Amino acid sequence: MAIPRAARTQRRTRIQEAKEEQILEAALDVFSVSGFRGSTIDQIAEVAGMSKPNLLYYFRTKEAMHRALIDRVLFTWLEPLKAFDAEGNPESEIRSYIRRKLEMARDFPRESRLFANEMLQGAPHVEDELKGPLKQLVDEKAEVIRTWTKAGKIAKCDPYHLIFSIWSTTQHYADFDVQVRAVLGQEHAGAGRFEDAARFLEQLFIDGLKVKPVPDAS
Amino acid sequence: MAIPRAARTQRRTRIQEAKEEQILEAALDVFSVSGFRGSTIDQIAEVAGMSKPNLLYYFRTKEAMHRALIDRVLFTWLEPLKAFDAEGNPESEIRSYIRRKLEMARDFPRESRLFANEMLQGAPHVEDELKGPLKQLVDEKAEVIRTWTKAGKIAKCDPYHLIFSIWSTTQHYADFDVQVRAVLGQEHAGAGRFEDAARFLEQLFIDGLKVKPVPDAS
DNA sequence: TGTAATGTTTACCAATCGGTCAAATTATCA
DNA sequence: TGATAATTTGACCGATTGGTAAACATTACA
Repeated sequence: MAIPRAARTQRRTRIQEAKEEQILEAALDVFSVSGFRGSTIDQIAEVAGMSKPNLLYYFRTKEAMHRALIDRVLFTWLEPLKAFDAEGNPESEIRSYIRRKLEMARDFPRESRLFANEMLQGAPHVEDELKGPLKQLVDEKAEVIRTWTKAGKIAKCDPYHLIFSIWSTTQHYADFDVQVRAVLGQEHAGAGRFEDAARFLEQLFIDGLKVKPVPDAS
Repeated sequence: MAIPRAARTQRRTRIQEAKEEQILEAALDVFSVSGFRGSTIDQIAEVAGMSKPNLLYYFRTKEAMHRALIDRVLFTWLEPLKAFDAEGNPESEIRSYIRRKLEMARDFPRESRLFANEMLQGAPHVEDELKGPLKQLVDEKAEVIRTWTKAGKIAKCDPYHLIFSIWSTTQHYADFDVQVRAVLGQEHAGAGRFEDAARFLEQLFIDGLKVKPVPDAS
């Protein structure tokens, strides 16, 4: 008799790992486009090339699939921000953060859309992670930025809104990809649009955060 | 006998107008959170306080509701960009554009989310509008910005990505509201967050677009 | 007032939804 | 090999989906 997945022993066989991978890959395809409510197990099953009951053998509910997917993606998604180094040069730190986030928007657009969908729906499945680990990480990095401003290395600014603006501008190229392509038109919507975006955003954030000459310095 | 809505004469009674308004208001509530696929007519009917067949008397299908909603919202949504004036002062034009977009994110977050949902799903219902009227409007305003850069009024930059970045940063406060609130925490997530955002974004874009001193001017 | 058009609702439909079950198939290994 | 456990599937369930039909209620107006 088949053992329900949740009660299984901790050790997972290769085939289990492969199948779960296969399912989550398909689930990412579907959830990232239609959101949780708009996605169906049948859709995921078809993309995964498996029967619906077979999916439900590995993940007992649709929510379990979504949850597993979010958990896995959340970790890697926050990696770039963790790399933010207090000891580094602010300018190059910000520059490389923008670069990395843009690369992720280019290489992992589905992951970006998965989160965007979740946020739009009010984050019913990840609100705890937002208020917990995410807030903690951002608080920490905001403090780093604040030391930079206090040391006069970058212009005085709200560190939280700085982070928000980097998030939004970079993820925009994943989440609003259709719009970006449509507006740029066929001639400029090629692969080069990420390079163009990188150039613009680096200029914007680097120059926008340069310390301004004080009217009266003495 | 009831006449199907599509075949009705052009003149709409007050009650028709009121009911359609009431339905679209409810539809905005639902579609903006769950997207097209994730929303149900029953949900909209409940929010609107009407029976499902009654909704379908005014809009024959779920798609008709969505389409009517998009059409109505799209117009007002693009208003701020239209106000972009070539004759005006670039700095104040950009500043007030950011202000207006932020006000819209604050006052009409559902409209913002409705579009965001549509974009995430690949804009299956509005792709024509994107490639047509939207692209045309952005092209026009990009040309305005280009004249500013050529006149040396603002730093040289890609006008399209400038517009994208203003869109993304401002709409972020509507679309990712949950995340913003969670990260800011209870103490800073009050109504003041829009003022903080405005201050930061104005600084970022104004300073980031200031003409830089050329190393060798002569 | 009467009557025809407009508006609303109850009951219902076929299709699809998330999920279960038991039988069938395949892998594991003594 | 055989037997046991793991995996896969077709058939199916009740609930929900988008949408319809027709009876009923209300309004507009001559």
